[in-house]
Amino acid sequence: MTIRNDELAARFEELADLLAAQDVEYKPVAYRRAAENIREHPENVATLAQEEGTDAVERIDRVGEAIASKVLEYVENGEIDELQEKRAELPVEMVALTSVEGVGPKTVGSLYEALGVQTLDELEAAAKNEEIRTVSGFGPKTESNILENVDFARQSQGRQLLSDAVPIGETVTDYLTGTAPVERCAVAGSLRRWRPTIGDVDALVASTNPQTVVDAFTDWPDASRVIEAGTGKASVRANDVRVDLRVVEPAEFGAALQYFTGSKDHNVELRNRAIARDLKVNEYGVFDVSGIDDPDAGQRVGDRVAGETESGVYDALDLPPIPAELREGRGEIDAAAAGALPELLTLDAIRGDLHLHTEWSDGRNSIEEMVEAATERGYEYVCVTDHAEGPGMVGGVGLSDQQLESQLSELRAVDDDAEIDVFAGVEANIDADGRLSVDDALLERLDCVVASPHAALDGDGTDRLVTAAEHPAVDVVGHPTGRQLNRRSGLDVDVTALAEAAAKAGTALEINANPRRLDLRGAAVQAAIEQGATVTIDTDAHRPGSYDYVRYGVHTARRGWAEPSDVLTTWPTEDVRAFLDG
DNA sequence: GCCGTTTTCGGCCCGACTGTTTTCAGTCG
Repeated sequence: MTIRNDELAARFEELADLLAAQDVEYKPVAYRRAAENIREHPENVATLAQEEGTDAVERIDRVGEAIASKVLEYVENGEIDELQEKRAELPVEMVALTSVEGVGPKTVGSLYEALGVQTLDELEAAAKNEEIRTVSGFGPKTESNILENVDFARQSQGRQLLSDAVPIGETVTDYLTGTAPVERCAVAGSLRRWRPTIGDVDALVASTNPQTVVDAFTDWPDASRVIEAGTGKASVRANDVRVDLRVVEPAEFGAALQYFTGSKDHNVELRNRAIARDLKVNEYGVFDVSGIDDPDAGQRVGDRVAGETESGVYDALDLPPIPAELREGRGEIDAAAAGALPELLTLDAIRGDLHLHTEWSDGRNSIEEMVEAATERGYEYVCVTDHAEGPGMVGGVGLSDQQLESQLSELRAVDDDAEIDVFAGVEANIDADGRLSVDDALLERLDCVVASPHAALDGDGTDRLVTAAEHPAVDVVGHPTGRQLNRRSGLDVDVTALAEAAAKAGTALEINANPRRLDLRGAAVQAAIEQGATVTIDTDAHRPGSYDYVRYGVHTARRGWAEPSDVLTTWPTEDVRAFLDG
């Protein structure tokens, strides 16, 4: 059983919090940064440690000797000594407690010292019994806030899906634009970067009358509770999502948009680049601080050289504008400086869809209806890929070889009448050993075979996916990890190895655009493209409306630095046909 | 604990809001 990167990252984050609770300086942030990079690393870090040793682990940014050896320790012993010691010193449910709004590691430390609070239930009880207010540094207000937020922490497990947050972002920006004195309004944060899951929605407004905007925001009918409200900043809860508003001067909008879009790693790198140039970047602008004795004396020290537009901020640092999806601290600033940013694909480049379902399996509509809807969207082709029977299919879903034969005949007939090209395909199931449950001779007669894992979705899946990718009849590996966001983490996959095999075999790796999946994710797409693999953006639509998911796939591809030529579904139909035949 | 446009030691991004401790710490982004 492989140890997932998530799991390793969680251990180091816990250690970071335990150290922070004990007032240790700098180490907590070092552990958190390392944890973040371990989580995002495209290969399995535990396997890396086991097979190539700590040197290989140290090549991960922000991971040094000490953390690399702790990785190995965890892989070998299942525990980290230092973490065990810290847990013994501060035996609390750190993750659960710090998930309460307003409660951080220091608060956890103080409440444990004073009241012995270890769990969420004990925290709630201490608040109810008015014990928290007796602790130095805490008062009745803090106590009632904790009480109010404990419930929310229990309910809101994890983050919101991108597709849930996008409409909230659109609604709040429309509302503010329509009701308040707003000059410019945009969403920022992870939503603007199109991360698969969203912690909160960030709205940014340019206005000369911030108080009115804040008032309008706290009066927003969708807001169920006001978390905080100041003169230029406020937070509310809407549809169980935290929505943050920031109001800035119009002249500072670009700097603020850059700043609040993040990511944190990207911004830290950008600021360091600024310091090297005697500049200072903050949410108010870019300032020339050469010859200034104390650049930290205030927010707007020095001569402002940029701030009204976001591109101006980058320009002041000798950089071209960097698309928001790339701002994850994965080398985009170096690439920008070298003039080597990718020419990212856009939604209008998509010409078709190679993965969709009809009522033949678990879709809602007929073949004709799905083809008609694709035609209306302006697609040049679609490929119908209903489920084959096999491992992972339940409740009678999935076609036998005989049924696939019948569907093939019908698909040929529909193709003859349709305005667009209709490819005949199947979504076959990859079993635990990498085999498919459909007859090889039948697979060869289909235009496109999508092979996807639907069962045994834990542990390392690299070998079985490589086997499937190398199958001569397979054209696409569908939703390779099988993850479902906020539900299951799916297979552990060495994407580099899979992509290498896929590139050699002429098999495409799917970006499944269903917002519950977004599989492959951006970092994996980037790794796949580096190996020369072709990716394909498919919606896995089960009804016509789901074709709209394609935009989530496009933004995921952009997060993976994909150019149009990397993405099969942007190619002309003849080239797609040649790829599928090859 | 990590790292290098201050380069193997001495620093580590920056600011708003809240509550409480009357000058600031903690949290969050």
